[in-house]
Amino acid sequence: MQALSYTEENYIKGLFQLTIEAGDKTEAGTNEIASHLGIKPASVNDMLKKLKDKKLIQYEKYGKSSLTKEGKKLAVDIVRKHRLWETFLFEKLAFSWDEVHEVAEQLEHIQSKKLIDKLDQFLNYPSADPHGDPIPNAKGELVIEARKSLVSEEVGHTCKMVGVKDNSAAFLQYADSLGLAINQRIKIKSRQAYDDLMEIEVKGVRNRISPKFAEHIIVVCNDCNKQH
Amino acid sequence: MQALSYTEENYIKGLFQLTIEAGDKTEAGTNEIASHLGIKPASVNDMLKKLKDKKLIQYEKYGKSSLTKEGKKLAVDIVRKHRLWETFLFEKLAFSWDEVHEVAEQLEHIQSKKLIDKLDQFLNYPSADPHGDPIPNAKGELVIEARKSLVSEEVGHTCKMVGVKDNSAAFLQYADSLGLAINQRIKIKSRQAYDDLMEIEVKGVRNRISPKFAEHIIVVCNDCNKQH
DNA sequence: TATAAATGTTAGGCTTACCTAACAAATTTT
DNA sequence: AAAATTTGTTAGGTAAGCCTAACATTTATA
Repeated sequence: MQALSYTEENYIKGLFQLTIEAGDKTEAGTNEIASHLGIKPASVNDMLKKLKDKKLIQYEKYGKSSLTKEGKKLAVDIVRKHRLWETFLFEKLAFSWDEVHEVAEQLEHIQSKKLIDKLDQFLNYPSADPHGDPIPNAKGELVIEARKSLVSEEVGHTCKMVGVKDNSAAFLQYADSLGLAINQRIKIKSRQAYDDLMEIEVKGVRNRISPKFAEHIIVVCNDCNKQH
Repeated sequence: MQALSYTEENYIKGLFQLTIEAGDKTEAGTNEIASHLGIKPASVNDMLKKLKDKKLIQYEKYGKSSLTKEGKKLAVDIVRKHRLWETFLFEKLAFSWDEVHEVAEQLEHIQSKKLIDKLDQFLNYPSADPHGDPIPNAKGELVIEARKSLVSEEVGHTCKMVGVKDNSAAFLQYADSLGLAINQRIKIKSRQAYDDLMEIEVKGVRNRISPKFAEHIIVVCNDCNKQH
């Protein structure tokens, strides 16, 4: 299996994002892919045929497209590279949370298995990138994100908010004032044994929250599934 | 000044290597550039016209080519990136001396000033890459390499061998047995105050040498000119 | 179900960066 | 200085990836 071009990699990654990663569907239309990548549908059409010939996607004329097993493997590998680089930029080079993506878009295309494996080791096999998105391991496995309440999260772990259990305005406004939102990354800094207050860090800002409040925040945590 | 394409960068870098860096001439011919880059002369010709239009090189029909001030600036910047990445791979990711080049060839094209400046900082502003070649600073200045005898080198510094003062077979065989050769990188590990014996590291192997021997090894040292 | 709207495809063009083959100029060699 | 060799250029072609404009198909709506 010969290496993909920079462009082919972007198509494969885009299709992955629109299907498997979005979670809600398994295939994507030509126009949808086009607008996702910022390319005209006619150009996408050409590429879909090419990727079909390479057996990386399933595609029939006037139909929707989905990744084959092979295509998915390649896509996961690109996502792995992207997220490892984001983690490197954030943790080692002190890039801010919102600056990492753009540079990682370029770095994800560097071809060197050894580089990525060494980088993974250097970063101590991280389970999530700075946005809280999970990093596939070297075998291409994406650890399943188990939902749990923030209140049961361990000190030191970083989790990602995926929902709430309380929809009252009071609760939501409180959450908002702490910087909490869907997909927001939360780091548990400490837990006071006396009254169970948790100290959390959100976008670099620390706050202490009650177990009653934490109980109603639903999170997923990759640190909990860490392999290393 | 808009960014160059991956290919344009390689031409500019190649011309830099053939002229300024080789040191012995200021311009290069079309065929010479072609064989250096592994591209046919006809293709090189096309690109030379293009780079001339962009005012990055000086070129006249049937003449030789050289970098303009602008072109040189860009070339130095690419060399800087290449060598910083090599240093990163070698020092942080434990790549071996001979593996770094290939990967750095890809990494040198990543476009992000911030990335390079942060990387430079992360590596503590190194003055030379793992091959002992000097790394231009953020201003694009290449520190001049002053020749001196190995015996006068400071502990902790890394220098590069550029010549000898003794051409006897006995001396040369001794040098060879220590792994010393032209362009070989030498790190000074310690100096014994009692008898002035120096401990040096060459290709990971340590040896102690006499001042009499060290006196006859000529080196250049970038650490001696370090700005930071 | 007929029509309108949305979606997808084809044909033909463009640019970049490469190629080969033929030709032109400059440099060496005799 | 003429011939041979090396070096450099031009013309025309190819592949990847993009585009627009026109056309075909599918889906939604009246």
